[in-house]
Amino acid sequence: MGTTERKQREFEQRERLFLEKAEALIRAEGLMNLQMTRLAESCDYATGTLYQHFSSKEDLLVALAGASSECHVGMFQRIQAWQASPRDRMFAVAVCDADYTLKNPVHTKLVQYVFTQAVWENASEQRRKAALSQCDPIGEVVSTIVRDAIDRGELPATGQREMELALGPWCLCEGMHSLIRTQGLLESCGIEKPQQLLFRQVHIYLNGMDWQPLMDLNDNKAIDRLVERIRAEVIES
Amino acid sequence: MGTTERKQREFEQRERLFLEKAEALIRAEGLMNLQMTRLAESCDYATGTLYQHFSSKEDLLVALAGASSECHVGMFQRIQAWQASPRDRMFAVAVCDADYTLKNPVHTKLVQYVFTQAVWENASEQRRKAALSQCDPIGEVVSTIVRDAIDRGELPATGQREMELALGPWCLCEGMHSLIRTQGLLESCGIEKPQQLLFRQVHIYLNGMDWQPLMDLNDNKAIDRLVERIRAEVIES
DNA sequence: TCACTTTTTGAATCAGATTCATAATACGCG
DNA sequence: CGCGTATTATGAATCTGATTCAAAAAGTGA
Repeated sequence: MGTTERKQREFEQRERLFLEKAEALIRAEGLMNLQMTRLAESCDYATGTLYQHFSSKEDLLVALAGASSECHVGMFQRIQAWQASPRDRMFAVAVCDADYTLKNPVHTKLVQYVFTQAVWENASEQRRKAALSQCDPIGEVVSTIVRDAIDRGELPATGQREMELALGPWCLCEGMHSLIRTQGLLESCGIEKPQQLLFRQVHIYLNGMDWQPLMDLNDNKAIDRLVERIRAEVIES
Repeated sequence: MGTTERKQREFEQRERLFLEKAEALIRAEGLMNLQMTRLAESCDYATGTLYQHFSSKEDLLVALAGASSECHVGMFQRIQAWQASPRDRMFAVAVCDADYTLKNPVHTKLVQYVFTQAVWENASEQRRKAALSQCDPIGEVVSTIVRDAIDRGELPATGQREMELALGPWCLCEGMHSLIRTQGLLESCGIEKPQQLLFRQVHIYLNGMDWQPLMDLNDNKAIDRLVERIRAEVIES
């Protein structure tokens, strides 16, 4: 029946409106100042209508985090198309991720907050699944890189799955971002330029995996050059 | 004047009471169900009294996170006393951290929540500084290990500071824990036994740093044995 | 047009953090 | 002691903001 489909479409469109407006409000007034009533009002709907879409505020935030990962995902997919060795592409994942984090502080902060057990648990099962599956393409990209490397004989096949092999750099990125976000922590440890350190760490790790061609860690410029190249060829293209 | 000191002591004792009771309440009813009024009541004090200690609920949580890191810190200090090579001791840091995380889910969840920008920003400056400095001893332990390794010629001196060199394993641990906490994430990536993977990753990283003696990554049993040894000699001693 | 279903509405409810006027207590002094 | 002053504790009242739900509106089909 056509009517039902139209309704469905309108419902989805309204949901998108809510999410867009929510992001705008967060951007303008901060994550903690988002109010359900005000969000509904500023979309010219009643509070109750908002609750027909999202079972709770947490549910809305999870949906928002999922939706705004889309551009994040897009960046990873550009790595797939990039003409470079698997090792360089794997490194590019870290560079893109760091770049994205730097350029999208609002999204980053939101994701951190949403993945807090406290928030995560208060969202609907459905919403959580959706948010996770929105990240699947990233896993795809990474798995492909690892497979390529093994196929070319540049990475020893240890019998582990692709994602297991890619997990190390992922943990490094995630861990570093998590430390960076903790205001005052790295400063109090006397650590500057954490991002540069992260890039170095990824190379240390890839070397440790014996992922060819190895990077000469004494040649600091080499890493910088590679980062620049990735910025030029993948990020700003 | 003696009176002032006694008052001071009593004040501190009451603060400890609040924190202990808060932890008990969280343990019993969950982090999100902690209520300031109920906490005050269950300590036989008025709500206002509680607010003489903590400027906000967030402030209380940060204080709690800081206080409960004490046993965490204790574990690290036992590593310092452990008779083993710097490399093994560095690895022990990861093992102890993972073990602690596993055994203290309440504390782990609390720390994650507290370090959320949203919470962190709402605590008083003072409280945040205190919480950070309660972790300083951990940095001390780790720095010492790195220094020992360099002094013995087992780790190439690259001119970086100790903490910068130790940051990699730290990021790995932090990142992995953060991924583990995200319910359903690793499952949806088909990753099992993340802890075992983490230990492997730390060795990969230390090998990548060229930290002697290198670990043979094909010998899976070797890592397991070392983990067992650390559990026996450091954790359960 | 009417009876019935679905959706929207937003004021009312509810939860819980925070405040603050008042009461209680402690302190210093004659 | 007793009294005036200063400090601290109290908890009911306030305030913020999420969530609900009875009533109104809109949609649907005959």
